Amino acid sequence: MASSTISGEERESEVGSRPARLVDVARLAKVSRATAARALGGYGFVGEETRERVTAAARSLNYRLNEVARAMRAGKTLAIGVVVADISNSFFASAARAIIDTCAEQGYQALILNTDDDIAREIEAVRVLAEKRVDGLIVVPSSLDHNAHLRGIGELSSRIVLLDRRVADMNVSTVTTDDRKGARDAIDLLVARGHTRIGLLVSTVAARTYGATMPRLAVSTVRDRVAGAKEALRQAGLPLPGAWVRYSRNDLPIVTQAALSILGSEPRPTAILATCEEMAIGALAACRELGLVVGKDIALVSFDESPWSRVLTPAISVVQRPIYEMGRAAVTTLIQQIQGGVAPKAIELPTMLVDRESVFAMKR
Amino acid sequence: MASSTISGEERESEVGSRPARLVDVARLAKVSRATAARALGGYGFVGEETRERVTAAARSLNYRLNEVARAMRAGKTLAIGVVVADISNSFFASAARAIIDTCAEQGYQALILNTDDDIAREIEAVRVLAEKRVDGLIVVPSSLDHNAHLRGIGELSSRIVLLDRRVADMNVSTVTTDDRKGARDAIDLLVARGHTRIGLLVSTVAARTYGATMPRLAVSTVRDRVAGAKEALRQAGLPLPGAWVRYSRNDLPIVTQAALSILGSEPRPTAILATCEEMAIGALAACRELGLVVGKDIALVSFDESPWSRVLTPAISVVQRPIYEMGRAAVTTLIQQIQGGVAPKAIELPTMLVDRESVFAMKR
DNA sequence: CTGAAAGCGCTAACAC
DNA sequence: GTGTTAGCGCTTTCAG
Repeated sequence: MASSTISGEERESEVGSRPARLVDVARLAKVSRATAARALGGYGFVGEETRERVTAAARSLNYRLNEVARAMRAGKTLAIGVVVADISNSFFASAARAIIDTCAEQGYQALILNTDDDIAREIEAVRVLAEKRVDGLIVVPSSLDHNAHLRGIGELSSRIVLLDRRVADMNVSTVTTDDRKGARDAIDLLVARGHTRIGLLVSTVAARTYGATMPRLAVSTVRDRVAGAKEALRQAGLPLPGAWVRYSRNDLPIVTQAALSILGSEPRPTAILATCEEMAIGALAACRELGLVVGKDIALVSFDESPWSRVLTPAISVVQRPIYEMGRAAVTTLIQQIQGGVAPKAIELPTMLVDRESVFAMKR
Repeated sequence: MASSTISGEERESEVGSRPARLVDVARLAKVSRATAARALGGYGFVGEETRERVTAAARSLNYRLNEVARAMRAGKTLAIGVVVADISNSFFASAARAIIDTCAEQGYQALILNTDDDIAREIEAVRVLAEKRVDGLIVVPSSLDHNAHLRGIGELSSRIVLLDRRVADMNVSTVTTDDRKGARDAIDLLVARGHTRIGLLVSTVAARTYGATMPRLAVSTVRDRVAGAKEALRQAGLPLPGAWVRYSRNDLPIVTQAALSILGSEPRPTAILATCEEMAIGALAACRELGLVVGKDIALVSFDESPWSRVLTPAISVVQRPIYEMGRAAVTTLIQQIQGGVAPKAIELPTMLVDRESVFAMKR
């Protein structure tokens, strides 16, 4: 046998046998489990020479700490649960990126589940994560009111951070953005460019298809954006007829129909505020279909930046949100709460309007 | 009341606020832990009436199974580790969506880590997941050759599925797409439309910036796509000068530079094949900068569909890949391997060319 | 059908 | 400094 260059210690490790446990390391190093644990864990007092012997033994056995046993013993899993609508949606994907990385930095793990904004799946997800004994929860709640499942989970109920959306009547940490101001800024820009007929294309999962009135179960983010937009329109003395507002499910064909319905009204708006990337895409699709040129016939502002927004012709004006920071803040807040037992707090991050070519100036 | 003859381990249970354990349920139902476990777990033989008593007790105590203890005892965590480059990238986000959902359906959980295609982070991720004692691993390997970390993890080494990329000299399951054919199809389409000067914008994390030659560490997917493209060009009798090929890091400013460098060559290609969404965006950015109109001055085909591709003007032709199916296949294959101990297998899914407006016909 | 008891692998008192 | 030991909460033989 031409033994490999990887030294003989690989053979001694775990070929065929089960993975080495702490007791195996202890035996090989001729110390007790406690001493081995101390040496490896880097706590307590261990003689220098002993520590080296243990470390060597661990390496030679290819020893790996069993995190399950550690979690069981310690009563902490160093894992947090993340409950989002849909990880393939770019907002949640970016937030997840931040959450996963921040967790990893802090020695935590993220367990992610999707709900598609279905409250039943959300309840189930929370149940599963509670059984997994996660140390905390980051939740994007699908409902403003239906939050009993966030309360009845004992200790965990005080280790929750809500992301992007708030819920009613619950003392819980939240990380959101100033969506009201974001919407106001967007409208203000359109108004400043001379637009007087401005439509709203609003994403809401509470909607089955699309419609002209806000679903009763709309989440806080939607409410805030609509409120901000209406506020700005009112201040500008501009009307907002029902025909120019559509609340749509987050589904391209449906969004496109919703946008077509706005653009088919008489008189037609000259500008549209889309409350998320998918709404913007739907608006684009509708414009294509009607032969309307964005940036010339129709002005468009969208919430949330996408790599595509910048390179389209015309480039799309957007209300940027600090998504990565939101995810990061959610994790750090949560970990503070887990470790320090601090009180829940509400974090609201600013939005930023980026003006590009899709908002043209109306001739007066 | 709940006190009983149950051995001397009758400590001050202080059933105040701590979560109920199995023993609490057992006591309340006046049965042993074993019986309670059988009743709740739905296995073994339990009297009908006993079962009801246990279920009632569990509900009344708001009992939740402790998955950590179960995992420890069973030697299975029902968790799988997922190691991807970047969950915020739309390909990985979609794959993750499929993975998470399929896992959930099967009673598994996904632990996701990002590597940014950094081999050191990949090694660390695998280590952490091995310590967490995941039952299996789905990995998007960042390197073709460097895979020792996938071997030295005992039992886990035989419970790995590689996603989207293969590695050298390792008998491991893979789920990939027929990228070679995808690239061939794309080139064939361009050739059929009369394009004779076709450039390649190739994404590869092995590249620090961008360059004209393939980095030695390029992953299998990149190699396949380039090979397919070259094959098709050769068959068509078309040249591929170095000036028309750029291997670029997956980073918009750099991709843009790479695309500019292709488009700045003399003679300039009339068509570009972009090997992923980010490359397509970079190509678009470069065209914008040069005042070149896609679909008129420059034809573009990209790998991977995006919701934006369809609504751009012009709509972008793409090589679609069944991303959701890839993720799903990875999980089902992995779980088969975990549960059945079946041999590794290679799954290759087909790509599909979708012809849209970005590929115009050259006048001859 | 049900109960008693032996651990899974680790850590943290507490002893020496 | 180092060793002994008692569990964390659960499942699962093996008896009865």
